[in-house]
Amino acid sequence: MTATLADVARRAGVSTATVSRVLNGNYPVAGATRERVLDALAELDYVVNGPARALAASSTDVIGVIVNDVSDPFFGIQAGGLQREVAEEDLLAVICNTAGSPSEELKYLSLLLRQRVRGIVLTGGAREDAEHEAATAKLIRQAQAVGTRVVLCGRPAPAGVEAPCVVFDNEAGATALTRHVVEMGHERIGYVAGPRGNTTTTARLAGHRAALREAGIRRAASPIVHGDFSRDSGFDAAMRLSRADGDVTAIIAANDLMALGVMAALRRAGTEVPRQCSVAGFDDLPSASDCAPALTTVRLPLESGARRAGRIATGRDGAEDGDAWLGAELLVRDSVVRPGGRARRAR
Amino acid sequence: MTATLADVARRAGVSTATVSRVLNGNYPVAGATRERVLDALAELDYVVNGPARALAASSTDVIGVIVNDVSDPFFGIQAGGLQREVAEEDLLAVICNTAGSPSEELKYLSLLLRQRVRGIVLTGGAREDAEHEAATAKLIRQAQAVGTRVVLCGRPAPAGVEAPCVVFDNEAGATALTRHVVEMGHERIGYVAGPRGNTTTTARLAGHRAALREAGIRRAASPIVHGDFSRDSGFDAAMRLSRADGDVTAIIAANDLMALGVMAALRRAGTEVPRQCSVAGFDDLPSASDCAPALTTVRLPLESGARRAGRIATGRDGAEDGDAWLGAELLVRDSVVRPGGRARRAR
DNA sequence: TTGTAAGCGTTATCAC
DNA sequence: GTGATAACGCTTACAA
Repeated sequence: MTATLADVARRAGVSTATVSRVLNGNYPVAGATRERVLDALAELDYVVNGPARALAASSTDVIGVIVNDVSDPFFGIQAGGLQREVAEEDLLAVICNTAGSPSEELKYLSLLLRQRVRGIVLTGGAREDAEHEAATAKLIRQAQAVGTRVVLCGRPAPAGVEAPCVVFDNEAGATALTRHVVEMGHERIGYVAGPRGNTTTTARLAGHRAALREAGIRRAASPIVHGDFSRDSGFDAAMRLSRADGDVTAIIAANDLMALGVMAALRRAGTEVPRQCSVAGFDDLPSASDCAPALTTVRLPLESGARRAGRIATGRDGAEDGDAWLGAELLVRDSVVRPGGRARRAR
Repeated sequence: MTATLADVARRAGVSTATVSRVLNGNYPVAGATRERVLDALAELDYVVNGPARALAASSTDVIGVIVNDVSDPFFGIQAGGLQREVAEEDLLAVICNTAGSPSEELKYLSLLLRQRVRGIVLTGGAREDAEHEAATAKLIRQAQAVGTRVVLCGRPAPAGVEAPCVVFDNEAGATALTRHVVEMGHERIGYVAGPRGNTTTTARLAGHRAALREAGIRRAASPIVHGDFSRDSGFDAAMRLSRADGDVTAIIAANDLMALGVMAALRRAGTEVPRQCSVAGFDDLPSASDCAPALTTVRLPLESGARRAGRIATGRDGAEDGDAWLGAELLVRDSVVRPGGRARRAR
């Protein structure tokens, strides 16, 4: 077994209180005793017992992060940024994959709650469902009651909870993107939306529709199909879209992963991108610049947003200033050109 | 504050021991009392105090995972698989990014050690440095001494440590890949290796060299430069390679990320891939199939390997059967063609 | 089947 | 400055 505080105290000829003091440096200790304790600590290879400390001090060194799936870069980037941020305070990050399942989300929320983590960051869009929202709200309030800081990153706070939010401007980003496609001269534009009943899906779709409306594009000329934000669902969606009435000259996907799937499907079908069909995405994941043609998309400050959320969760940043809005930036690359046109530039 | 076991016990008119029993279901409890306890539990919204339980039972519900960087898909995929695996036992996964820094690795090792996590999985190549190896070994042994299961995934165990390893056959994979490039007729082949002093770099490089040797290719015709496994370092490496003596007709990168960087650099330089220069990668990340031309690479079973490691770390799988070797599979796609040749097939 | 009580290894409040 | 010592909330012999 490992040495305990008592072992160290005995060896150094002091009380456990003193050892605790030199360990935490929160109370004055005489230089000489301090040295002796330090020596004993080293000789015994003492390692603090985290759970014991957590119990006594009623606070842990852990932050919980709830994501859909870390292996999806959209979440991986956020998880990475958050981990790096909290690491600066020597805190640990536990990452939970919900696979988008509301019940998993609740399960992890309570698992984190039981661990008495210092803070919890919920990322990604939330399920738009009153019952689930209420259940989430209850757990969040319970967490807050035991002193856990809860932060929402990329989703609104459920009704009835007061919690800081880091919000990405999905709607404005989507409007800017669709507006760009329209300005390039497209009038028949397919849209691959995210899964139904998801706040992110809703926001991006709303932005898209706003741009269509302002351009006076008829609904019939702008078919919408739903995917689930995965690459494969984008592939399938593109197939459905091309079977739909009236060929579109551009397809906008609600995220880059689906856009990649769309491009693969078009390629497979022998449709040349962007000459015969333009494609656009959303998020600006690293692969968006490595695919060919490079993807026109919308950049979201995922890493810095997550870091911000992390700082709030650790208490480093105050949450009093209300929600943090982070802008989205249109990134014009090579995958969107004028209908029947050529690539914007050679690469 | 939250309700404690004592609160529940009082409410149900039983002792804390009984409540603990129904909670853990490890001792018989009469149906009637059981019901009363369950009711009390629900009425008070009781939530177990993880740290207290961990202290008393001296075991936590957490598994630690050490990676270079979760936002790198190579690690993100492993982290995701591992998290999903341990979730099946209702365990939490704490993810630590070391950014490849040995000192961070040691720091996290002891942070996890202090948390008394159930298991620790170390992923990715290890630093080949005697001093660091010894320090790691010491911490691992210390962890094992407190009952923490340590598993290595994608790296050998440090000298003097007895620990289960999940190993990817990097060397054989690299040999197969270079052999393929050679068989396509290339004789001047550039290689972008990983960072020096890393076990993965060494293994892949060894495999590459073995294939060159068996083909009788001179060292002068096969320049080697080092990157750090990041996309940008691949970009830089390609620039250095093209400035090197004697133009190569193919560039093999030690991982897909660097291969993507190489392709971007070649594109930028106006070199057409694969017609003027073939490119190959390693890992088979999702983006390898979405870039154009699709990348010829080597597939590593990252997800299943990580799950396997997770199962060993949780004690679900025994570790007695020695190291688990996972094969690497050559994936021939479109980025490698005969020198001066055309794409293997249209996509 | 249930209760009592002794830990588990810290932290923190008092005294001294 | 330093030492006792009482929490912290749970598990688990040991009794009953």
